[in-house]
Amino acid sequence: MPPLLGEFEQLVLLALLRLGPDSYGATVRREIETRTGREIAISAVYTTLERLEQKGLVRSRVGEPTAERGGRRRRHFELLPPGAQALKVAYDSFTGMTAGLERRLKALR
Amino acid sequence: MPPLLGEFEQLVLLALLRLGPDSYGATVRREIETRTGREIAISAVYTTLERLEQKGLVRSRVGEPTAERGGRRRRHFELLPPGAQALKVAYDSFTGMTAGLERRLKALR
DNA sequence: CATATCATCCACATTGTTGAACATATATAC
DNA sequence: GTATATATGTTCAACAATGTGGATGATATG
Repeated sequence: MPPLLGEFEQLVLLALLRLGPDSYGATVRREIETRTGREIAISAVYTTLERLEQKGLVRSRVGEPTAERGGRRRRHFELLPPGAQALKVAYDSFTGMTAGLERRLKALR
Repeated sequence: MPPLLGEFEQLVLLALLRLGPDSYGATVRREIETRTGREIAISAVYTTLERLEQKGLVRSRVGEPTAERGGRRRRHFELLPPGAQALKVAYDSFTGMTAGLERRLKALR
């Protein structure tokens, strides 16, 4: 059986959970870059979102044109219940593995 | 650039951090199974440890025969500084992504 | 030599990553 | 108005790295 969620998939779903209705390519990317300090390609975000949708963990809809400036229409993403469930499993696993090690982990250089 | 650490790699390194000198195939496996509640193949553990060693994040040494019962000698694994460093980065990333969402994550069904 | 423990191999599935191309909205010039 | 420039966003395709599991091999003691 494949992993419930890969490492990057987890980050993407966490971004969706936090962003809610504001989720689309650019915001998801920014969220991850800001919070992890690591630079990611925008196409990596789309690829992952696409796969998550195929697995039924996420749903997407194309939005209306915005009045800000030009550009293609956004594709918004929403975390579905199965996605939330998978995220919880991953979160609990990580939490279980790190329980009691928080101090040591933070102290690492 | 590849991910610093994959999902399973993180679990394995966390197991090493906790187990210390008691780390070898079976204990690492048990640690992960117990704390995540998910069943894993022993070969998955070895494959991952092998790759982590190639990356210089871990070191291994074969131990002496134990007096318990028969069996091949154990191969013990040790977390090296670069491994601890990588683990910290992964931990901080995850922590950053989940910061403030703990309540919601725990509440998920 | 029988059996219990452990480790290794190998082949394949799933995820991760990137560069380049494609699409579509508004702005601006004529 | 119509053409073209430009800003935003998304899609594609190819390849690299990780994740998995079944079968096989190695080595200790009873």
